Amino acid sequence: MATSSAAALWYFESVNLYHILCPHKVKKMGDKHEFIRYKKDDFIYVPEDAASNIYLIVDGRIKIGHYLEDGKEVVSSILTTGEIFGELALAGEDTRRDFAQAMCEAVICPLTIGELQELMFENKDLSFKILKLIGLRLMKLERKLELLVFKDARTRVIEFLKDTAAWKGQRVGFETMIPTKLTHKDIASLTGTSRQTVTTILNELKEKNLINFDRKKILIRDIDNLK
Amino acid sequence: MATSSAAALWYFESVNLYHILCPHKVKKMGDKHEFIRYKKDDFIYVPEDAASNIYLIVDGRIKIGHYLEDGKEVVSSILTTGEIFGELALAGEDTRRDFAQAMCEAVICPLTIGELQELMFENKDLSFKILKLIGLRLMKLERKLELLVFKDARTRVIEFLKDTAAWKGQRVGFETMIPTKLTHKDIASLTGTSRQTVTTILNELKEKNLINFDRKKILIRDIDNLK
DNA sequence: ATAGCCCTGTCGTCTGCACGACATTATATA
DNA sequence: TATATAATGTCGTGCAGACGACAGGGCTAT
Repeated sequence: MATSSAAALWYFESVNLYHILCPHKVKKMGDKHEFIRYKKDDFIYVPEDAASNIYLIVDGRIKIGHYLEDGKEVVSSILTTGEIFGELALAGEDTRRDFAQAMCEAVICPLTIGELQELMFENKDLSFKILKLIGLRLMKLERKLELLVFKDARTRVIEFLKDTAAWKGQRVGFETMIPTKLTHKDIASLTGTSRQTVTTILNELKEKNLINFDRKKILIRDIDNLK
Repeated sequence: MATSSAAALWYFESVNLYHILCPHKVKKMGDKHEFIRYKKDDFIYVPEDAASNIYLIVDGRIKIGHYLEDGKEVVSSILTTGEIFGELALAGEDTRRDFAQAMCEAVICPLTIGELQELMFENKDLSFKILKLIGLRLMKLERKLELLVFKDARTRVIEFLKDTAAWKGQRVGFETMIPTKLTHKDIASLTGTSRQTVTTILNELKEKNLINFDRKKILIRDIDNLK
C-alpha cells in the first residue's frame, strides 16, 4: 500500500545534529566541551524546570515521559546514543512539561539554547536542520496518534516492533534482531496498552513463530510478513 | 491543578505569521500578492501531492485530515481565518500525507517554500517564529495524544469544548459562546469518539444545564465549572 | 411544495482490553 | 548461596464505548 511503502522512508530519517554541533561547539567555545554524567534513575529535568537546554545523548538510555494527575507515569519515548531531547526549548517551551530520566549510567552533552541560537544565527543550515528535526518529531507523533486511536492493541504492538526494528534493529537475512532491555511494562507504556496484554500478544507471536524474544533481545523472523 | 492553570497559556499562543509574511511578500515580490479562491469541498491538496507550499487562510474554513486504509476519514483539525497549514513542507515533508479541504467558500494565500526559505534567510526572526509555530503544533499534538489515550470519551469532549471555547469562543460574563457549524460527526472525529457518544454526552451536559447548543452555536454556561 | 439527504436522538448488543489476583521465574542484592 | 525484588505468564471479571438499526427533524434543491 502506498502509505507504508512510499512514505516509509521519511519516518526513519533522522537529523544527526551531533556531528554538526559538537565540532562547532568545540571550535567556537574552545575546549569547554561539557559532559554530564548521570546515574541510573537520575532526572535530567523534571516538569516545571526551566527549559534552558537541549541535550545530546553521548551514552546511555534516557526515558522521556510525564505524569498524569493521578501520578501514573506515561513514557513517550526511550532514547539512546546520538539522539537528542529537550528540543522543545528551542521552539519556545519555557518550562518543562515532561521529564527526562536516565535508565542507566548515562553521559549527556548539554547545550544552552542561548549557545544554540547563536550557532543558528551563523549557520543557516543548522537552522533548517533543527526545523527538520522538530518537523520529524511532529510527523512521528502524528503517526503514533493515529496508531493509538484507530488500531487495536495487537496492531499497535506489532507496529511498534516494526518501527523499533527499522530504527534500532540489525538485519541479518530475513531476520531482524533488536537488542533491547525494554520490559513488557515499557512496551505497554510506549504502545498505550496494559502490561498483561503485551505479554499475551508477544507470546502469541512467539507461538506462531513470527518472533522470538528473551530478556535481552527481540528477534523478528520476517519483518515484511509480521502481521 | 498546576498542569492546567500554569500551563494553560502556552496552549493558546499562536504565532501570527500572517502579519509578518504578507507585508514582506508584498514588499519583496512587488504586487504579486496571490490569492486562490476555493469552492466548498474543493481540495487544496491531497495525499501524494508535492508539498511545495504553505498556506495562509484569508477567509473560510479548512479541514485538515487524512484517510485510513479502509477509506475512513480522520479529521485532525479545522482551521479558520488567520491560521496556517501545510507548514510541514518547511520541515522537510516532500509529499503530502494529509489533505486540506475547503469546508465552504474560502480564500487562501499560498507561499512556495522557496519563497519562504528566501525570506527566512534574510529574516532571522521569521525563522524563529516558524520554529516556534511548529513547536507549538508539536505541543498541541502531545496534549491531544494524552487526552485521546488516557481520558474517557466524556472528558475528551469536554476538553474539546473548553479548548475550542478558549480558542474561538466569545466570552460574555460567565458564558462563552462558540459560533460553529461543527456537526456531531465532526466533533466525534476530532475527539476520537463515535457520533452517537458525542450526541449523548452533549445532551447530558445540556440536561445538567452546563451547556446549551443548537445547529449554529454552542454556549458554555461557566467554563471553569464545566466538568 | 416535495423529494431526498444529512443531522440528531435513542435503543440494544457485542467486544476489546484494562485491571486485579495470583503463580512462576529471572535478576539484583545482601 | 540465600533472599528480596522485579519481570513474566495466565486466569476471570467488568465495563466503556463502538456500532448497527431505526425514527424523527431540518436543510437544500428543483
